[in-house]
Amino acid sequence: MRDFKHSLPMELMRAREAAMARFRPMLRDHGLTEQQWRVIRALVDAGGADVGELARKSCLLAPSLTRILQHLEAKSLIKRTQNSTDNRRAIISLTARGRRLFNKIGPRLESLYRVIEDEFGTERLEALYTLLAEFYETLQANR
Amino acid sequence: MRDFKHSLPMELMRAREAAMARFRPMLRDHGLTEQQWRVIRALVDAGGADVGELARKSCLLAPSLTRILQHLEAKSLIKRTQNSTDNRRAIISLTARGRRLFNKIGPRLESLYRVIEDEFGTERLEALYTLLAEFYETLQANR
DNA sequence: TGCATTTATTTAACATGATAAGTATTATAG
DNA sequence: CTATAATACTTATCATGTTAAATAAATGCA
Repeated sequence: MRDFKHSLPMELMRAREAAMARFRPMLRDHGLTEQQWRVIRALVDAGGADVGELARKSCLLAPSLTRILQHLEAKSLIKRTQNSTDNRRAIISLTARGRRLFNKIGPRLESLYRVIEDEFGTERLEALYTLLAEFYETLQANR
Repeated sequence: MRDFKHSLPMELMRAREAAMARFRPMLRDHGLTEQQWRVIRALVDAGGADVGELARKSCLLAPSLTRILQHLEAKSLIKRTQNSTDNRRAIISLTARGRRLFNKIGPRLESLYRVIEDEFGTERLEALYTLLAEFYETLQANR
């Protein structure tokens, strides 16, 4: 068996955790989890979406997203609109308060990201993005 | 702000999840979670280790590992030995049953891994490993 | 139209992730 | 030696991950 250290899922996880360790404290200071932030960011990107679309965009499983939306709603960061022709899907969107929070945190996370980019190098970072995307596509294609 | 899709932690997560989706069903068929398997594998690699060493090797936080060890002990897959000069650290090791389970599952996961290797290509996979390791080291160094 | 099927989301149950606090043991300064 | 600090784990708490089952609304077809 190949060396234990040579485990792809573990390496991906370690790299991810090393990056998140830079971001998580700031999110926490603003009372957000990493996943809650992903949802907020997806909502800014989409400007309103049903739960399924949001799950895909934020890479969250539906049951997790259900709970997260309950938390975000309790904090008045999102709202639900029952406006569609399909009564199963409510449209989720940010409240004004949600947008303000995004505008406050977003730039700070961006600058943390740029620090990483400086440390690791833009080219290598791009190479990593490319490999990751190709890896994902390969595994999805043969699913 | 850069495109939402261009989020490194998300890309790392998606790649990891695509890989894990290949492995998880088999682990589940044998009643193991992904994390429990990581602990078993780390124990085979180390042949006995205290909780701290195990946490590092399996990339698990101490509180998670505590619970996982309770589960594995309940399934009689691991045992604790209170043999050290330091009574705070018990030495964890696999039981005969734990080793048998590893010998049964290990090869099957290996072949699933080789499928991925064939699909994505050995060279690209190596390139990915290298970038991930370098990324991790860079972020740790400037921590 | 009426009903079985599919689709979208939520609930439930158990396991882990993340942080803080607690406990027991060892190391250490004075 | 002894009080204190540091170390190694464990507990506690809340949030999310994972799977299966439940619920409800929309679709497809006889």
